[in-house]
Amino acid sequence: MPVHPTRSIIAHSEPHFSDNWHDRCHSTDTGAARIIHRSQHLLRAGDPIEHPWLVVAGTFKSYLLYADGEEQVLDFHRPGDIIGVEAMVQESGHCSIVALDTCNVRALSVDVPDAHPTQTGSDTQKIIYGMYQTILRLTERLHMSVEPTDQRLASYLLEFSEAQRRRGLKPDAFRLPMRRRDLALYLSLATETLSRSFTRLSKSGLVAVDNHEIGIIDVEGLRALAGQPKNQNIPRCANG
Amino acid sequence: MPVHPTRSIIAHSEPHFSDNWHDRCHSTDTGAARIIHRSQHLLRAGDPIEHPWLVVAGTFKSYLLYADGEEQVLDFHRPGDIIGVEAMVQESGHCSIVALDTCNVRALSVDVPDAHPTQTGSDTQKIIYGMYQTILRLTERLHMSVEPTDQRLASYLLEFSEAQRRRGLKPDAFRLPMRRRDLALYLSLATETLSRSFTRLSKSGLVAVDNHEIGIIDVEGLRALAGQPKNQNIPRCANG
DNA sequence: CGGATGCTTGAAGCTGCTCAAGTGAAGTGG
DNA sequence: CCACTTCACTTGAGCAGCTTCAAGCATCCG
Repeated sequence: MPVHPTRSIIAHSEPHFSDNWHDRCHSTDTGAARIIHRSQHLLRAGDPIEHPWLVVAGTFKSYLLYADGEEQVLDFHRPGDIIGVEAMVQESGHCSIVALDTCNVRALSVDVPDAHPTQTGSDTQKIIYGMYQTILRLTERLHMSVEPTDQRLASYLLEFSEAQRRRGLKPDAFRLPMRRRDLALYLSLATETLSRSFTRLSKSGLVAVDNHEIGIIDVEGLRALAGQPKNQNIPRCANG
Repeated sequence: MPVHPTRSIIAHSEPHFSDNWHDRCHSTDTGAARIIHRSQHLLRAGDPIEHPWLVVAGTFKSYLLYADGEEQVLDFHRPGDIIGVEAMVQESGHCSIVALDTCNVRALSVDVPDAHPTQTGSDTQKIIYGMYQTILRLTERLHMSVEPTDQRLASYLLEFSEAQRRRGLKPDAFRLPMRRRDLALYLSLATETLSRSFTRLSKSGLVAVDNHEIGIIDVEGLRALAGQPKNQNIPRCANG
Protein backbone atom coordinates (compact mmCIF):
# COMPACT_ATOMS: atom_id res chain seq x y z
CA MET A 1 0.00 0.00 0.00
CA PRO A 2 2.04 2.95 -1.24
CA VAL A 3 1.94 6.26 0.49
CA HIS A 4 0.83 9.21 -1.56
CA PRO A 5 2.34 12.43 -0.35
CA THR A 6 0.12 15.36 -1.00
CA ARG A 7 3.11 17.35 -2.08
CA SER A 8 5.34 15.82 -4.67
CA ILE A 9 8.88 15.14 -3.64
CA ILE A 10 11.46 16.22 -6.13
CA ALA A 11 14.78 14.57 -6.71
CA HIS A 12 17.84 16.69 -7.09
CA SER A 13 18.32 18.02 -10.55
CA GLU A 14 22.03 18.70 -10.19
CA PRO A 15 24.48 16.05 -11.35
CA HIS A 16 24.51 13.43 -8.69
CA PHE A 17 28.25 13.20 -8.46
CA SER A 18 29.00 16.87 -8.76
CA ASP A 19 30.75 16.78 -5.44
CA ASN A 20 32.71 13.78 -6.70
CA TRP A 21 32.79 11.95 -3.41
CA HIS A 22 33.51 8.77 -5.37
CA ASP A 23 36.97 10.09 -6.01
CA ARG A 24 37.68 9.73 -2.36
CA CYS A 25 36.11 6.34 -1.81
CA HIS A 26 38.15 3.43 -0.73
CA SER A 27 37.35 -0.09 0.44
CA THR A 28 38.51 -2.08 3.41
CA ASP A 29 38.51 -5.77 4.06
CA THR A 30 35.32 -5.51 6.11
CA GLY A 31 33.07 -4.78 3.19
CA ALA A 32 32.76 -1.54 1.28
CA ALA A 33 33.75 1.16 3.73
CA ARG A 34 33.64 4.72 2.52
CA ILE A 35 34.64 8.19 3.60
CA ILE A 36 32.16 10.97 2.91
CA HIS A 37 33.28 14.53 3.39
CA ARG A 38 31.30 17.45 4.65
CA SER A 39 28.38 18.59 2.49
CA GLN A 40 28.85 15.64 0.17
CA HIS A 41 25.92 13.37 -0.45
CA LEU A 42 25.90 9.69 0.38
CA LEU A 43 22.59 9.38 -1.44
CA ARG A 44 20.14 11.59 -3.22
CA ALA A 45 16.42 11.00 -3.42
CA GLY A 46 15.72 8.88 -6.48
CA ASP A 47 19.28 7.62 -6.81
CA PRO A 48 19.80 3.89 -7.17
CA ILE A 49 20.51 2.24 -3.84
CA GLU A 50 21.89 -1.25 -3.44
CA HIS A 51 22.21 -1.79 0.27
CA PRO A 52 21.83 0.04 3.59
CA TRP A 53 24.81 1.44 5.42
CA LEU A 54 26.08 1.47 8.95
CA VAL A 55 27.34 4.85 10.10
CA VAL A 56 30.80 4.31 11.57
CA ALA A 57 31.83 7.91 12.21
CA GLY A 58 30.53 11.43 11.66
CA THR A 59 27.04 12.88 11.33
CA PHE A 60 24.63 12.64 8.43
CA LYS A 61 21.46 14.57 7.76
CA SER A 62 18.64 12.88 5.87
CA TYR A 63 16.02 15.12 4.31
CA LEU A 64 13.35 15.52 1.69
CA LEU A 65 12.97 18.38 -0.75
CA TYR A 66 9.44 19.24 -1.78
CA ALA A 67 8.48 20.72 -5.08
CA ASP A 68 7.80 24.09 -3.47
CA GLY A 69 11.39 24.21 -2.27
CA GLU A 70 10.63 23.33 1.31
CA GLU A 71 13.06 21.05 3.09
CA GLN A 72 11.98 18.45 5.60
CA VAL A 73 14.84 17.24 7.77
CA LEU A 74 14.07 13.61 8.59
CA ASP A 75 16.85 12.78 10.99
CA PHE A 76 20.45 13.15 12.00
CA HIS A 77 22.42 9.92 11.85
CA ARG A 78 25.37 9.24 14.08
CA PRO A 79 27.72 6.29 14.61
CA GLY A 80 25.82 3.05 15.08
CA ASP A 81 22.79 4.14 13.08
CA ILE A 82 21.58 2.16 10.09
CA ILE A 83 20.64 4.27 7.08
CA GLY A 84 19.23 3.57 3.66
CA VAL A 85 16.93 0.77 4.84
CA GLU A 86 14.72 1.35 1.81
CA ALA A 87 17.27 -0.77 -0.06
CA MET A 88 15.51 -3.76 1.53
CA VAL A 89 12.38 -2.92 -0.41
CA GLN A 90 13.15 -0.85 -3.45
CA GLU A 91 15.98 0.15 -5.73
CA SER A 92 16.03 3.90 -5.27
CA GLY A 93 16.61 6.17 -2.30
CA HIS A 94 13.52 7.80 -0.86
CA CYS A 95 15.40 10.68 0.75
CA SER A 96 18.68 12.50 0.41
CA ILE A 97 21.51 11.89 2.86
CA VAL A 98 24.31 14.42 3.24
CA ALA A 99 27.35 14.49 5.49
CA LEU A 100 27.53 17.31 8.04
CA ASP A 101 31.16 16.56 8.77
CA THR A 102 33.65 13.92 7.74
CA CYS A 103 31.83 10.62 7.85
CA ASN A 104 32.64 6.96 7.54
CA VAL A 105 30.12 4.33 6.48
CA ARG A 106 30.17 0.60 5.96
CA ALA A 107 27.94 -1.10 3.41
CA LEU A 108 25.66 -3.79 4.83
CA SER A 109 24.85 -6.91 2.88
CA VAL A 110 21.27 -8.04 2.48
CA ASP A 111 20.60 -11.75 2.53
CA VAL A 112 16.82 -11.66 2.39
CA PRO A 113 15.18 -11.68 -1.04
CA ASP A 114 13.71 -8.37 -2.05
CA ALA A 115 10.60 -7.61 -0.06
CA HIS A 116 8.48 -6.47 -2.92
CA PRO A 117 5.02 -5.01 -2.48
CA THR A 118 3.40 -7.95 -4.17
CA GLN A 119 0.98 -10.12 -2.32
CA THR A 120 3.13 -13.13 -3.09
CA GLY A 121 6.27 -13.91 -1.18
CA SER A 122 7.07 -15.03 2.31
CA ASP A 123 5.55 -13.51 5.42
CA THR A 124 8.96 -12.11 6.31
CA GLN A 125 9.09 -10.22 3.04
CA LYS A 126 5.62 -8.86 3.70
CA ILE A 127 6.63 -7.79 7.18
CA ILE A 128 9.74 -5.98 6.01
CA TYR A 129 7.64 -4.24 3.41
CA GLY A 130 5.12 -3.40 6.11
CA MET A 131 7.86 -1.89 8.27
CA TYR A 132 8.96 0.27 5.39
CA GLN A 133 5.38 1.36 4.77
CA THR A 134 5.16 2.36 8.39
CA ILE A 135 8.29 4.46 8.00
CA LEU A 136 6.85 6.15 4.91
CA ARG A 137 3.56 6.85 6.65
CA LEU A 138 5.26 8.29 9.71
CA THR A 139 7.47 10.42 7.49
CA GLU A 140 4.48 11.75 5.65
CA ARG A 141 2.67 12.48 8.91
CA LEU A 142 5.70 14.27 10.24
CA HIS A 143 5.50 16.52 7.25
CA MET A 144 1.75 16.97 7.59
CA SER A 145 2.17 18.03 11.20
CA VAL A 146 3.62 21.36 10.08
CA GLU A 147 0.77 22.15 7.73
CA PRO A 148 -2.30 24.19 8.61
CA THR A 149 -5.44 22.45 9.78
CA ASP A 150 -7.42 22.47 6.55
CA GLN A 151 -4.47 21.16 4.53
CA ARG A 152 -4.02 18.37 7.03
CA LEU A 153 -7.64 17.28 6.86
CA ALA A 154 -7.72 17.60 3.07
CA SER A 155 -4.59 15.46 2.84
CA TYR A 156 -6.09 12.85 5.09
CA LEU A 157 -9.36 12.68 3.17
CA LEU A 158 -7.50 12.36 -0.11
CA GLU A 159 -5.33 9.62 1.29
CA PHE A 160 -8.35 7.79 2.63
CA SER A 161 -10.11 8.19 -0.68
CA GLU A 162 -7.10 6.80 -2.50
CA ALA A 163 -6.98 3.83 -0.13
CA GLN A 164 -10.65 3.20 -0.88
CA ARG A 165 -9.94 3.22 -4.59
CA ARG A 166 -7.04 0.81 -4.22
CA ARG A 167 -9.33 -1.57 -2.37
CA GLY A 168 -11.98 -1.39 -5.04
CA LEU A 169 -14.36 0.67 -2.91
CA LYS A 170 -15.99 3.98 -3.71
CA PRO A 171 -13.34 6.70 -3.54
CA ASP A 172 -15.83 9.55 -3.38
CA ALA A 173 -18.28 8.30 -0.77
CA PHE A 174 -17.21 6.47 2.35
CA ARG A 175 -17.61 6.25 6.07
CA LEU A 176 -14.80 7.34 8.35
CA PRO A 177 -14.56 4.53 10.88
CA MET A 178 -13.07 6.57 13.70
CA ARG A 179 -14.48 9.12 16.10
CA ARG A 180 -13.69 12.79 15.67
CA ARG A 181 -11.54 12.60 18.76
CA ASP A 182 -9.42 9.79 17.33
CA LEU A 183 -8.92 11.57 14.04
CA ALA A 184 -8.07 14.77 15.89
CA LEU A 185 -5.43 12.97 17.96
CA TYR A 186 -4.12 11.37 14.79
CA LEU A 187 -3.80 14.73 13.06
CA SER A 188 -2.44 16.38 16.21
CA LEU A 189 -5.34 18.80 16.45
CA ALA A 190 -7.88 19.71 19.08
CA THR A 191 -11.24 18.08 18.49
CA GLU A 192 -12.85 21.48 18.13
CA THR A 193 -10.30 22.55 15.54
CA LEU A 194 -10.98 19.42 13.50
CA SER A 195 -14.70 19.99 13.72
CA ARG A 196 -14.29 23.56 12.48
CA SER A 197 -12.16 22.30 9.62
CA PHE A 198 -14.85 19.83 8.57
CA THR A 199 -17.31 22.69 8.61
CA ARG A 200 -15.04 24.90 6.48
CA LEU A 201 -14.36 22.17 3.92
CA SER A 202 -18.06 21.44 3.76
CA LYS A 203 -19.09 25.09 3.35
CA SER A 204 -16.42 25.51 0.69
CA GLY A 205 -18.12 22.81 -1.35
CA LEU A 206 -15.10 20.53 -1.32
CA VAL A 207 -16.70 17.69 0.62
CA ALA A 208 -20.10 16.67 1.93
CA VAL A 209 -20.08 15.84 5.60
CA ASP A 210 -22.85 13.95 7.36
CA ASN A 211 -21.37 12.93 10.66
CA HIS A 212 -19.05 10.07 9.68
CA GLU A 213 -20.31 9.77 6.14
CA ILE A 214 -18.04 11.68 3.79
CA GLY A 215 -18.58 12.56 0.17
CA ILE A 216 -15.76 13.94 -1.95
CA ILE A 217 -17.27 16.67 -4.09
CA ASP A 218 -14.32 18.53 -5.55
CA VAL A 219 -11.25 16.30 -5.76
CA GLU A 220 -9.18 18.85 -7.62
CA GLY A 221 -10.08 21.52 -5.13
CA LEU A 222 -9.06 19.22 -2.30
CA ARG A 223 -5.78 18.44 -4.03
CA ALA A 224 -5.08 22.11 -4.58
CA LEU A 225 -5.75 22.77 -0.91
CA ALA A 226 -3.67 19.83 0.32
CA GLY A 227 -0.78 20.70 -1.94
CA GLN A 228 -0.55 24.26 -0.78
CA PRO A 229 2.46 24.94 1.37
CA LYS A 230 1.72 26.84 4.49
CA ASN A 231 1.75 30.60 4.72
CA GLN A 232 1.23 31.63 1.17
CA ASN A 233 -1.17 34.32 2.26
CA ILE A 234 -3.96 32.53 0.49
CA PRO A 235 -7.19 32.29 2.44
CA ARG A 236 -7.32 28.77 3.79
CA CYS A 237 -10.81 28.15 2.49
CA ALA A 238 -13.74 30.24 1.61
CA ASN A 239 -15.50 31.19 4.84
CA GLY A 240 -12.20 30.73 6.64
CA MET B 1 20.32 2.62 19.82
CA PRO B 2 17.13 2.71 21.88
CA VAL B 3 14.89 5.70 21.81
CA HIS B 4 14.27 7.43 25.07
CA PRO B 5 10.94 9.12 25.15
CA THR B 6 10.95 12.16 27.31
CA ARG B 7 7.60 11.15 28.67
CA SER B 8 7.25 7.66 29.98
CA ILE B 9 4.77 5.46 28.22
CA ILE B 10 2.50 3.53 30.50
CA ALA B 11 1.03 0.16 29.80
CA HIS B 12 -2.57 -0.48 30.58
CA SER B 13 -3.18 -1.39 34.15
CA GLU B 14 -6.51 -3.08 33.58
CA PRO B 15 -6.59 -6.85 33.09
CA HIS B 16 -5.40 -7.50 29.61
CA PHE B 17 -8.18 -9.86 28.72
CA SER B 18 -10.98 -8.03 30.42
CA ASP B 19 -12.82 -7.74 27.15
CA ASN B 20 -12.24 -11.48 26.66
CA TRP B 21 -11.72 -11.33 22.95
CA HIS B 22 -10.00 -14.70 23.21
CA ASP B 23 -13.38 -16.28 23.78
CA ARG B 24 -14.24 -15.43 20.25
CA CYS B 25 -11.04 -16.50 18.59
CA HIS B 26 -10.97 -19.22 16.04
CA SER B 27 -8.37 -20.51 13.62
CA THR B 28 -8.48 -21.28 9.96
CA ASP B 29 -6.30 -23.44 7.79
CA THR B 30 -4.34 -20.40 6.59
CA GLY B 31 -2.64 -19.77 9.90
CA ALA B 32 -4.10 -18.23 13.01
CA ALA B 33 -6.93 -16.02 11.85
CA ARG B 34 -8.86 -14.11 14.46
CA ILE B 35 -11.95 -11.97 14.79
CA ILE B 36 -11.65 -8.89 16.98
CA HIS B 37 -14.80 -7.01 17.86
CA ARG B 38 -15.26 -3.31 18.29
CA SER B 39 -13.38 -1.67 21.16
CA GLN B 40 -11.55 -4.89 21.91
CA HIS B 41 -7.79 -4.85 21.97
CA LEU B 42 -5.63 -6.94 19.67
CA LEU B 43 -2.59 -5.87 21.68
CA ARG B 44 -1.80 -3.64 24.59
CA ALA B 45 1.47 -1.83 25.11
CA GLY B 46 3.79 -4.11 27.05
CA ASP B 47 1.87 -7.28 26.25
CA PRO B 48 3.83 -10.22 24.92
CA ILE B 49 3.79 -10.34 21.14
CA GLU B 50 4.82 -13.33 19.09
CA HIS B 51 4.31 -12.31 15.49
CA PRO B 52 2.96 -9.48 13.37
CA TRP B 53 -0.50 -9.60 11.85
CA LEU B 54 -2.04 -8.87 8.52
CA VAL B 55 -5.28 -6.93 8.73
CA VAL B 56 -7.85 -8.79 6.64
CA ALA B 57 -10.95 -6.78 7.44
CA GLY B 58 -12.05 -3.87 9.61
CA THR B 59 -10.19 -0.90 11.06
CA PHE B 60 -7.74 -0.80 13.93
CA LYS B 61 -6.39 2.16 15.85
CA SER B 62 -2.88 1.98 17.27
CA TYR B 63 -2.00 4.43 20.01
CA LEU B 64 0.25 5.22 22.94
CA LEU B 65 -0.84 6.33 26.38
CA TYR B 66 1.51 8.63 28.22
CA ALA B 67 1.86 8.82 31.94
CA ASP B 68 0.06 12.17 32.03
CA GLY B 69 -2.98 10.53 30.44
CA GLU B 70 -2.41 11.93 26.99
CA GLU B 71 -3.18 9.66 24.07
CA GLN B 72 -1.13 9.68 20.90
CA VAL B 73 -2.92 8.02 18.01
CA LEU B 74 -0.24 6.44 15.86
CA ASP B 75 -2.24 5.20 12.93
CA PHE B 76 -5.39 3.64 11.62
CA HIS B 77 -4.89 0.22 10.08
CA ARG B 78 -7.09 -1.12 7.34
CA PRO B 79 -7.16 -4.29 5.25
CA GLY B 80 -3.78 -5.08 3.76
CA ASP B 81 -1.81 -3.32 6.48
CA ILE B 82 0.82 -5.16 8.51
CA ILE B 83 0.70 -4.44 12.24
CA GLY B 84 2.76 -5.50 15.22
CA VAL B 85 6.07 -5.43 13.34
CA GLU B 86 7.91 -4.98 16.63
CA ALA B 87 7.55 -8.75 17.00
CA MET B 88 10.49 -8.96 14.60
CA VAL B 89 12.71 -7.29 17.16
CA GLN B 90 11.31 -7.68 20.64
CA GLU B 91 8.86 -9.72 22.64
CA SER B 92 6.43 -7.06 23.81
CA GLY B 93 4.13 -4.69 22.03
CA HIS B 94 5.27 -1.07 21.92
CA CYS B 95 1.79 0.35 21.40
CA SER B 96 -1.82 -0.62 21.96
CA ILE B 97 -4.00 -1.73 19.07
CA VAL B 98 -7.78 -1.61 19.37
CA ALA B 99 -10.53 -2.49 16.91
CA LEU B 100 -12.79 0.36 15.80
CA ASP B 101 -15.25 -2.08 14.25
CA THR B 102 -15.38 -5.81 13.66
CA CYS B 103 -11.95 -6.83 12.46
CA ASN B 104 -10.27 -9.89 11.06
CA VAL B 105 -6.53 -10.52 11.30
CA ARG B 106 -4.18 -13.24 10.17
CA ALA B 107 -1.01 -14.08 12.06
CA LEU B 108 2.19 -13.85 10.03
CA SER B 109 5.04 -16.24 10.57
CA VAL B 110 8.58 -14.94 11.01
CA ASP B 111 11.39 -16.96 9.51
CA VAL B 112 14.27 -14.63 10.28
CA PRO B 113 16.12 -15.08 13.58
CA ASP B 114 15.35 -12.41 16.11
CA ALA B 115 16.93 -9.14 15.14
CA HIS B 116 18.32 -8.26 18.50
CA PRO B 117 20.04 -4.98 19.24
CA THR B 118 23.36 -6.68 19.77
CA GLN B 119 26.29 -5.79 17.59
CA THR B 120 26.63 -9.44 16.65
CA GLY B 121 24.37 -11.11 14.15
CA SER B 122 23.87 -10.87 10.43
CA ASP B 123 23.61 -7.61 8.55
CA THR B 124 19.98 -8.42 7.82
CA GLN B 125 19.22 -8.63 11.51
CA LYS B 126 20.94 -5.30 12.05
CA ILE B 127 18.95 -3.74 9.24
CA ILE B 128 15.62 -4.97 10.58
CA TYR B 129 16.57 -3.60 13.95
CA GLY B 130 17.56 -0.35 12.29
CA MET B 131 14.18 -0.13 10.57
CA TYR B 132 12.45 -0.60 13.87
CA GLN B 133 14.64 2.07 15.45
CA THR B 134 13.61 4.41 12.68
CA ILE B 135 9.96 3.70 13.44
CA LEU B 136 10.51 4.41 17.12
CA ARG B 137 12.35 7.64 16.38
CA LEU B 138 9.67 8.85 14.00
CA THR B 139 7.01 7.96 16.53
CA GLU B 140 8.79 9.90 19.22
CA ARG B 141 9.22 12.88 16.90
CA LEU B 142 5.57 12.77 15.98
CA HIS B 143 4.80 13.11 19.64
CA MET B 144 7.37 15.86 20.13
CA SER B 145 5.84 17.85 17.31
CA VAL B 146 2.84 18.70 19.47
CA GLU B 147 4.93 19.97 22.37
CA PRO B 148 5.88 23.58 22.92
CA THR B 149 9.18 24.87 21.63
CA ASP B 150 11.22 24.74 24.82
CA GLN B 151 10.09 21.19 25.62
CA ARG B 152 11.05 20.12 22.13
CA LEU B 153 14.53 21.56 22.38
CA ALA B 154 15.01 20.23 25.91
CA SER B 155 13.96 16.76 24.73
CA TYR B 156 16.37 16.92 21.85
CA LEU B 157 19.29 18.02 23.99
CA LEU B 158 18.59 15.26 26.50
CA GLU B 159 18.39 12.70 23.75
CA PHE B 160 21.64 13.94 22.25
CA SER B 161 23.27 13.90 25.64
CA GLU B 162 22.11 10.33 26.21
CA ALA B 163 23.48 9.29 22.82
CA GLN B 164 26.80 10.84 23.79
CA ARG B 165 26.85 8.84 27.00
CA ARG B 166 26.06 5.61 25.18
CA ARG B 167 28.99 6.23 22.87
CA GLY B 168 31.36 6.87 25.73
CA LEU B 169 31.57 10.59 25.08
CA LYS B 170 30.89 13.47 27.46
CA PRO B 171 27.15 13.69 28.05
CA ASP B 172 27.28 17.19 29.52
CA ALA B 173 29.50 18.99 27.03
CA PHE B 174 29.31 18.43 23.31
CA ARG B 175 29.14 20.10 19.95
CA LEU B 176 25.94 20.05 17.95
CA PRO B 177 27.10 19.08 14.46
CA MET B 178 24.23 20.73 12.59
CA ARG B 179 23.36 24.29 11.77
CA ARG B 180 20.54 26.03 13.55
CA ARG B 181 18.51 25.90 10.39
CA ASP B 182 18.85 22.13 10.13
CA LEU B 183 17.89 21.60 13.74
CA ALA B 184 14.96 23.97 13.33
CA LEU B 185 13.72 22.04 10.30
CA TYR B 186 14.19 18.82 12.24
CA LEU B 187 12.15 20.13 15.17
CA SER B 188 9.59 21.71 12.84
CA LEU B 189 10.27 25.21 14.09
CA ALA B 190 11.25 28.49 12.54
CA THR B 191 14.94 29.21 12.89
CA GLU B 192 14.15 32.31 14.92
CA THR B 193 11.93 30.36 17.27
CA LEU B 194 14.70 27.85 17.88
CA SER B 195 17.18 30.61 18.50
CA ARG B 196 14.87 32.20 21.05
CA SER B 197 14.46 28.85 22.74
CA PHE B 198 18.23 28.43 23.06
CA THR B 199 18.36 31.87 24.63
CA ARG B 200 15.59 31.04 27.11
CA LEU B 201 17.17 27.73 28.14
CA SER B 202 20.48 29.48 28.54
CA LYS B 203 19.10 32.35 30.61
CA SER B 204 17.20 29.85 32.76
CA GLY B 205 20.51 28.26 33.69
CA LEU B 206 19.59 24.89 32.22
CA VAL B 207 22.26 24.81 29.55
CA ALA B 208 25.28 26.78 28.46
CA VAL B 209 25.19 27.77 24.83
CA ASP B 210 28.21 28.98 22.90
CA ASN B 211 27.16 28.77 19.31
CA HIS B 212 27.29 25.04 18.59
CA GLU B 213 29.04 24.11 21.81
CA ILE B 214 26.49 22.99 24.37
CA GLY B 215 26.95 22.38 28.06
CA ILE B 216 24.28 20.65 30.09
CA ILE B 217 24.10 22.49 33.39
CA ASP B 218 20.92 21.28 35.03
CA VAL B 219 19.96 17.82 33.80
CA GLU B 220 17.08 17.44 36.21
CA GLY B 221 15.73 20.82 35.26
CA LEU B 222 15.91 19.86 31.61
CA ARG B 223 14.14 16.59 32.32
CA ALA B 224 11.43 18.35 34.24
CA LEU B 225 10.95 20.75 31.36
CA ALA B 226 10.97 18.04 28.70
CA GLY B 227 8.56 15.87 30.62
CA GLN B 228 6.01 18.58 31.10
CA PRO B 229 2.92 18.06 29.03
CA LYS B 230 1.76 21.09 27.18
CA ASN B 231 -0.68 23.59 28.56
CA GLN B 232 -0.33 23.10 32.23
CA ASN B 233 -0.32 26.83 32.79
CA ILE B 234 3.20 26.60 34.03
CA PRO B 235 5.52 29.28 32.70
CA ARG B 236 7.61 27.61 30.03
CA CYS B 237 10.87 28.88 31.44
CA ALA B 238 11.99 31.73 33.53
CA ASN B 239 12.22 34.80 31.31
CA GLY B 240 9.60 33.25 29.06
C1' DC C 1 40.08 43.11 5.69
C1' DG C 2 35.58 42.52 3.55
C1' DG C 3 31.87 39.92 1.92
C1' DA C 4 28.82 36.24 2.85
C1' DT C 5 26.60 33.39 5.70
C1' DG C 6 24.69 32.18 10.06
C1' DC C 7 22.70 33.57 14.35
C1' DT C 8 20.12 36.64 17.41
C1' DT C 9 16.68 39.98 18.66
C1' DG C 10 12.46 42.91 17.97
C1' DA C 11 7.51 43.84 16.63
C1' DA C 12 3.15 42.61 14.66
C1' DG C 13 -0.21 39.38 13.00
C1' DC C 14 -2.64 35.11 12.89
C1' DT C 15 -3.59 30.18 13.62
C1' DG C 16 -4.96 26.96 16.78
C1' DC C 17 -5.91 26.01 21.76
C1' DT C 18 -8.65 26.39 25.96
C1' DC C 19 -12.75 27.17 28.23
C1' DA C 20 -17.64 27.15 27.82
C1' DA C 21 -22.18 26.38 26.18
C1' DG C 22 -25.42 24.44 23.14
C1' DT C 23 -27.06 20.87 19.82
C1' DG C 24 -27.51 16.28 18.19
C1' DA C 25 -27.17 11.22 18.39
C1' DA C 26 -27.19 6.92 20.76
C1' DG C 27 -28.08 3.70 24.21
C1' DT C 28 -30.74 2.33 28.62
C1' DG C 29 -34.49 1.51 31.61
C1' DG C 30 -39.18 2.07 32.70
C1' DC D 1 -42.10 2.84 22.59
C1' DC D 2 -40.77 6.82 24.85
C1' DA D 3 -38.27 9.60 28.61
C1' DC D 4 -33.85 10.10 30.31
C1' DT D 5 -29.00 9.83 30.53
C1' DT D 6 -24.81 9.91 28.32
C1' DC D 7 -21.68 10.73 24.98
C1' DA D 8 -20.27 12.92 20.54
C1' DC D 9 -20.13 16.80 17.81
C1' DT D 10 -20.53 21.70 16.84
C1' DT D 11 -20.12 26.60 17.64
C1' DG D 12 -18.52 30.79 20.10
C1' DA D 13 -15.13 33.98 22.56
C1' DG D 14 -10.71 35.02 24.33
C1' DC D 15 -5.97 34.05 24.76
C1' DA D 16 -1.24 32.68 23.80
C1' DG D 17 2.55 30.82 21.19
C1' DC D 18 4.60 30.60 16.85
C1' DT D 19 5.54 32.60 12.40
C1' DT D 20 6.72 36.26 9.47
C1' DC D 21 9.07 40.36 8.33
C1' DA D 22 12.90 43.20 9.42
C1' DA D 23 17.18 44.66 11.21
C1' DG D 24 21.45 44.14 13.79
C1' DC D 25 25.31 41.30 15.30
C1' DA D 26 28.64 37.48 15.12
C1' DT D 27 31.40 34.18 12.68
C1' DC D 28 33.73 32.11 9.03
C1' DC D 29 36.57 32.07 4.95
C1' DG D 30 38.56 33.99 0.98
